[in-house]
Amino acid sequence: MSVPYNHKAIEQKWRKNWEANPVNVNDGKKPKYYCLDMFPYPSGNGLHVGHWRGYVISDVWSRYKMLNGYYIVHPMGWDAFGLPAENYAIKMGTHPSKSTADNIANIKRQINDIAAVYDWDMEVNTTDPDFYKWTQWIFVKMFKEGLAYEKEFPINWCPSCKTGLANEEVVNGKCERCGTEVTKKNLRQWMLKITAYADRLLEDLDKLDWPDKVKKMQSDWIGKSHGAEVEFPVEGRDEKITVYTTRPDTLYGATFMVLAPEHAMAKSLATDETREAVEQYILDASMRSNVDRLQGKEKTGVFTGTYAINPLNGAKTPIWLSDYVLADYGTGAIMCVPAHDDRDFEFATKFNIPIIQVIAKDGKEIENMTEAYTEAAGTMINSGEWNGMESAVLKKEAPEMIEKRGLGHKTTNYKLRDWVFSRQRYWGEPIPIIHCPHCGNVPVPEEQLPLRLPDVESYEPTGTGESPLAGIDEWVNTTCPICGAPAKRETNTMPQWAGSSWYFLRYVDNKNNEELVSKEKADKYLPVDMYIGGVEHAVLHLLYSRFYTKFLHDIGVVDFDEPFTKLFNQGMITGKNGIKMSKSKGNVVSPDDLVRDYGCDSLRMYELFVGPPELDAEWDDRGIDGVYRFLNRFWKMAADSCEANVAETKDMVKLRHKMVYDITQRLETFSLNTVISGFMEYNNKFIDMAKKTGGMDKETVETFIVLLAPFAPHITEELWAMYGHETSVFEAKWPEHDEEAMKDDEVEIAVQINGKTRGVVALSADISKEDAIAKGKEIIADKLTGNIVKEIYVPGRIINIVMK
RNA sequence: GCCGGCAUGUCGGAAUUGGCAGACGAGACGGACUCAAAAUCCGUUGCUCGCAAGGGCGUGUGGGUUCAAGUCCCACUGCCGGCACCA
Repeated sequence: MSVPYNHKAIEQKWRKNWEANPVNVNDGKKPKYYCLDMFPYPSGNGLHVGHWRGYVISDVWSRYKMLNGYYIVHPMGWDAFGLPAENYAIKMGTHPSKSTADNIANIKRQINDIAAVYDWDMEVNTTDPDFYKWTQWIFVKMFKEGLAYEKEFPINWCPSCKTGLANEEVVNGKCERCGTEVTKKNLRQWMLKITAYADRLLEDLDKLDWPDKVKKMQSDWIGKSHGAEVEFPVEGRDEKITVYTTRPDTLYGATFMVLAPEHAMAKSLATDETREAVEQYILDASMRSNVDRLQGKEKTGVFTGTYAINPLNGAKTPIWLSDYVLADYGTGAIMCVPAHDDRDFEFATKFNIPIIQVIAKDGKEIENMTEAYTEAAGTMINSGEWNGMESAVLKKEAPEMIEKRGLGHKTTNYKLRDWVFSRQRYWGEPIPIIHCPHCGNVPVPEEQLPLRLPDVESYEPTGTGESPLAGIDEWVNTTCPICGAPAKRETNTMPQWAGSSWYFLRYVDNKNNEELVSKEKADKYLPVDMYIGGVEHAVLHLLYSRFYTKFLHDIGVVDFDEPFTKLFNQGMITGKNGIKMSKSKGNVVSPDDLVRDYGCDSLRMYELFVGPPELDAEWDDRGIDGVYRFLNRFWKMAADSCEANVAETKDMVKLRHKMVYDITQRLETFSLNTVISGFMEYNNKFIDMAKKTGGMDKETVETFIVLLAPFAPHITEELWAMYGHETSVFEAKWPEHDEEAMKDDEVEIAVQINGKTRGVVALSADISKEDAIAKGKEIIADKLTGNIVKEIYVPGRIINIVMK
């Protein structure tokens, strides 16, 4: 009788063993495979079973690649700057550097419970001066290339976090971090010109093996549109207003024009009669928050008293101001075609502006229009020389026609805005810029980096729009690196995304003091082959990282221009009823107790068994018993078979090859939950077979052990040793299947009448159609009572007799 | 409002991409072992009619294509996610 499975003893033993003899060895000959996790920020709450899932997925994948002969680059680090870490420190009344270090220690202990093959020699921490030296270096390079610039304008401001935010950090008008309603605040900001990369960020999506969903979110976020800028002369003045439109085909239907209240000409368009109302409207608009401004409220507006001339037909179109037009998109001014745009229709109806239909719907003009006809499908009407054309064709051709006539030009626009890059907070990388009264903005010389974050007592946000750093005179006051005159340091810090935009490059050369990453190591180990993490960063971290990588490519730091070749988004683990795990909800499941009671191997497998890895899953503790029972049964089967030492039979060999084929295929398609159910199913078959034979043969059990190793590394190492191996199971090779060996002599085939199964017949694989049908009919002879119309035989699949 | 995704037993989910729906697991029920319980092992478990043999129904709803539909097409309903006055 074999010894029962003792997870505690086995896991302790192998943990020690691996520490002494690492299994992932870089011998310089093996090809590399870079499998990366999105690094965590060291939260005070530690890890819950949801975090585990992502790390288990990446570790299983890494170990699978290892067994396929790769050296795995599989690092881990800490995204420790930024709001979450700082807010936690404020709450706990500690200094962020202290609480961050404590949290890292705790999470590192928890991560080690996963028994992943992380290479801790590669560890990075974004708050380490040796790391953020390079975060600052990248900023200086961007500044020198004209991609980092200063600008004062009304930015998104979170009153609770007391800092400015990037567009990407505003979700439904609320702060991505704390959910507070975002307001506008006029602030001097550092900006990164991500828009300069808009086209490449859009086009290169094609190169990526990423989930379609994420690619689509990025392409929607970049929001490229094609259209034309058209110039409308202002009546009675020597001025023109340029509008942007994607529907130049509807130009004859433009019955009014609207400018954003922030438009440069807004005030000057007012006449003596309208001046008061116009100025009041502009003032009111500046006071309204984002949320107010969009939340589906009724449109407001004011007539300036001035008219523009439609350049095509000379029609007088009244110029209005309204806050439904955005100042920072296109030209901040639009031509309005109420017949063919919902918003313009609503506005025109409210203010009694004429509506002219220029595209026929179903071949005719609509009587009593109640809503806009927004399709670009139909024949042009009321459109002068364009009458009779198809609107879909005209839509494409109009920009060039307008350009030829000198009325404007063809152009494209993007929804993507430049990245608001400064934060009025303490816990971030200081922006390495010195403001000199004579030389302007001067970057800190590269050899003086890192510019260290000063250690201070009081680091709480001021809320005034000034960073807490501004209060430290001895830090702020410095001299200009160029002219030596007294100068002041920039006091804003970088956003939390700064370090995470490039950290994956640093792991492979984390101790290099001379370069961000050496050319040699970058060529050898980068880019990332597989990136695993949640979908919540689709337009944040993942877009920023692509931008950074393209920039670093352009200045010659790396040769590739996309950081992550393949991306996998794991689903979230939630509590009961799909409620997100959180301390306040009290539904957080900690992995610590489960590891103690069931072992690491069981929890690893259960994390995958809960459901398809890409979907969210509700956690249910009870289910872990299932995988625990499986491991016990597997242990017993393997240990008993080891003792029994029986010779292989044809059935065993067949089962072995089928198993290799099945498991490998499911792994390759990332169907990790069905890999686990496959293990269970094959284990049941092994146990049934062993009942008759006294055990399974050595090679077949060993094959099972290797297949299971990436999932349950401890138990498989122990059994591998039990089977007499002196080296790690991870030095084994991933088994291959033999097509011939797994073929069945006979296949069970369903016999149907009119698509309904009436019997099952065992047929040899190479039987002829006639014989197959004849045999099938024998089985169901008593039911063949009508006229046979058709007989269908799909080899290996089905026999269907069609009867009348 | 627009754009995606999903819908299968009591529950989590599977289905070789058009070929025996419900694998695997959880739960439940019955049995063996035990003084007893736990653990373990064996069995049953979509609904329904039937004593049984056997039959009917069944993948959100309604229609269609096909010898054959969870899978493809059309319409609809519900849930989830993204974007949200981007002209």
